[in-house]
Amino acid sequence: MTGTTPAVPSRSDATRNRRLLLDVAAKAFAERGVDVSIGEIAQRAGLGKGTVFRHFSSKEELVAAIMLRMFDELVDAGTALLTAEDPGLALREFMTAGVEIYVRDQAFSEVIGRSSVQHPQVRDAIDRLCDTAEALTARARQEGIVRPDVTGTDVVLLLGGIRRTAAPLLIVEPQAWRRYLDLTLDGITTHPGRSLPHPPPRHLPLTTPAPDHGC
Amino acid sequence: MTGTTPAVPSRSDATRNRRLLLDVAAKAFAERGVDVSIGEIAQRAGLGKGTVFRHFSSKEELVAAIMLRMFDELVDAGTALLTAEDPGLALREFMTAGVEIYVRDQAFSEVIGRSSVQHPQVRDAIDRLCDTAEALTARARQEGIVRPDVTGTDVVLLLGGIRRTAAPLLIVEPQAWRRYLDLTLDGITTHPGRSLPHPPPRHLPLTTPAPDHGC
DNA sequence: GTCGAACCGGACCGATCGGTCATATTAGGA
DNA sequence: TCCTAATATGACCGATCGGTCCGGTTCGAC
Repeated sequence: MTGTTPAVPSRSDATRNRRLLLDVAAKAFAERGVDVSIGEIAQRAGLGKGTVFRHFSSKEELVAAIMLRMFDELVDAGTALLTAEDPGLALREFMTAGVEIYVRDQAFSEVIGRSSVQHPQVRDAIDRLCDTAEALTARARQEGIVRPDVTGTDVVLLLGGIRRTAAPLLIVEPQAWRRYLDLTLDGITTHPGRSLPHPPPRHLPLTTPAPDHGC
Repeated sequence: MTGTTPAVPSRSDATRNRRLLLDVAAKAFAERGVDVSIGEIAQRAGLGKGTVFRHFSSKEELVAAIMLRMFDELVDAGTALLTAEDPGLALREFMTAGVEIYVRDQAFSEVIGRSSVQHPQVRDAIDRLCDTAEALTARARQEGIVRPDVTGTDVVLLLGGIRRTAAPLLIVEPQAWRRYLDLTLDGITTHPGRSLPHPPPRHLPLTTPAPDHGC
């Protein structure tokens, strides 16, 4: 299996350029999504296109490197919230942090919204994120705060849905997502006597190489 | 202002090919989204690429022609439901029909999810859809079934969110959207003493030619 | 200072896209 | 049947993309 990145560059200019590329690419992807071309990223970094492919064997590898940082950031935030006193508030803060990342970074939203994710490390990161969300949700479930049939995978999926719901408003109303986050939170809180029609998802099926239903 | 389509073709083969193109393109866009190339559509119709551009002055025009049919379909369904006895059930059926269209047709989901929509007729259709949704929502609001600060534009936006939430599951669980539709319906039902943080959207701001936050 | 390996840059490649145009074909009234 | 205007065609164009490659440059150990 090839496709790996030169682990750690040895020369000083190489390490400098690698960090520069990661920063510039992260900003570009956040602003305009994964469709930003490698050429533009190289240009914005003041480097040549070849240099980008020296540090990252493909565009997917560059995207993955950046996304992994953000996944870890969110997983860490969720893990920290596991020790909070109020499980309901902890879940709310986790979801707030999640939607904030989705709103801030368009590429992140696109990657996690894809029905098939090729890069194995990204798949693992998504699984870890679902596990963290499940741990937080389980606590809130035991307290009777959220419905008994809502899972952590539900929560992760809902983050993307909230972002998408607010998307057409974001240019004019950058905070509109808070409205739909609250609405969603009210939806997943306990509704006595009501159960959801479809069985809850356990894991995200990300291995399918089939046509992409994402958006 | 140019860009209009030859109103109605006069020759028999022209009208036949126009209908054929609309059918083939509708199917292709539904399956794989608006990124399907004109070349492939022409091929699947057994026609030349030039023929497509004879009937539709640009790809956007072809997409709009197909989307308008679907918008009207949904608006008609909503209008019919305005005379239903149970306003709550009517709203549920409207949203069910809406999400079903979003799930069935990937291109429809992409077009309405864009933050900026160029084609004026499509913009009008989206506005009409919001108006219909508002009429249905108003009835349910007056009955006290849905929260007082939920608007028709909210409802339209939520349709896209539900679809996006379920998107990664749809290949494996084609009916998973029903779960999140119910969850959303529970969210917009009356929650005594709770109000939403951000002011409700009145119209969809579709005129911004700025970068696209869609997805 | 010297030298080799690591690194950089940008011309270049093949594929794909939306869209155009000159030419060939055909429908259908006279 | 014939003639012409409407229609169909696909080679072609320019732009853009991810990715390659090789000649020139630079770092840094000695």
